[in-house]
Amino acid sequence: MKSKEKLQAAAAKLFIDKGFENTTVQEIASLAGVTERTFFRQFKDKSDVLFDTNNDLGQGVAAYITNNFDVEKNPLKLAVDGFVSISEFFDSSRERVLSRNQIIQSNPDLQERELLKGQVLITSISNSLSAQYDGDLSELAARFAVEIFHMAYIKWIKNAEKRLAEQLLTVYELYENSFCC
Amino acid sequence: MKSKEKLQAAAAKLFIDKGFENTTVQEIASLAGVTERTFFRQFKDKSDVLFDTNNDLGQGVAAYITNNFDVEKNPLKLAVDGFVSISEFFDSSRERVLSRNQIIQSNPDLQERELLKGQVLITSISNSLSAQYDGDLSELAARFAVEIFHMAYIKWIKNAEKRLAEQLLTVYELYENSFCC
DNA sequence: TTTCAGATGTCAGTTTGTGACACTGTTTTA
DNA sequence: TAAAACAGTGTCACAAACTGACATCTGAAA
Repeated sequence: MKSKEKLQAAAAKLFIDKGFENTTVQEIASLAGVTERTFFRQFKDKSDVLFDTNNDLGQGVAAYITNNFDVEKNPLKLAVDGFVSISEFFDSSRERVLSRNQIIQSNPDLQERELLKGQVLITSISNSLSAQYDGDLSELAARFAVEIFHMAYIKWIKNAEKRLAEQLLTVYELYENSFCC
Repeated sequence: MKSKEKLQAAAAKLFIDKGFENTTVQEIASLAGVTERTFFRQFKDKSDVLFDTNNDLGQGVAAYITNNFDVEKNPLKLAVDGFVSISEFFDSSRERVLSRNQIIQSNPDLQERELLKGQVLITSISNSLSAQYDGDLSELAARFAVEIFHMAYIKWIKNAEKRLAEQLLTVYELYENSFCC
């Protein structure tokens, strides 16, 4: 086990046990059996340990978009379907997602960082759409799609009964039926 | 001049002169003629000095929404018009907005914080809409409106020729003509 | 085995941010 | 008016987050 993974595991445990703000980098490092200094070599700062994932979401959605392009579909629907295509991941690791979410919601700094991921998401999706559509249109569709995902994600967090894909479609239909002309 | 204002002025000057990361709270405080400790009593952290505004935007847009409710209009259009109603402020202080924007773009932490303001905006707008519309619909409209504003804002930053109101309507029309059904 | 690159430790230092308490001036109230 | 409450600030001591420089280790290639 590499020290990076050990640090992530240690951080996850401590953050859940005592909260993000109440655990020091010192503690994380020593639980992982390394030095504080090596923590900061692996992660750019304390919160970074929670945000390591290299935009898997964005790549997944982007891949779906480039593989399933369909002139008939509007770009927003295409992007939302992209989210649906990766939604199974969330359902299959609900526990982990929930506890991570709980940590993030407990701290404003972490919420900010989480939002930054939204921006990265927008960029990935916008780029993949712009292979087929106008640039501005792609960006707008990407932004709206991410917002639909956000809303669906929040609903999914709060309601254990429905799958994320269902929530995504529910929100999309709300859009279609309401102010879509 | 209260110490809070002195600190803000000092910070603005130093951030522009030497960049955000290269200026210490120490420097800001002594330029303002107060102690570091006083700085932290006025602002919760170093970046807070840039984000003092108490959600004026949100209140402005919300006010427009509650005063101009119109059953005929869809909530998204209403919210976008709300942004149009306060857009003159941006045009009239373009210089200040631009230099502030430059500081923020130079530092990832500040960008994150800026995004958090977007969330606050969503909440204000969503709340004011939900006096007339369904809750989920209001939230979705608020989210989309803020994204339209973001896009228009970026265009406005890049292009000195057009007013913000024009950019807002351009983006809204892009939406209407493209994937609005 | 030797060598060499990459990961880690060590240490000293800067910066951010906080708690506790004392001091000053202003406003309220007895 | 005198006393008491209060708000803003300074001072000091300190924890915690981060960084740079350099030493040391370790594992794999030559």
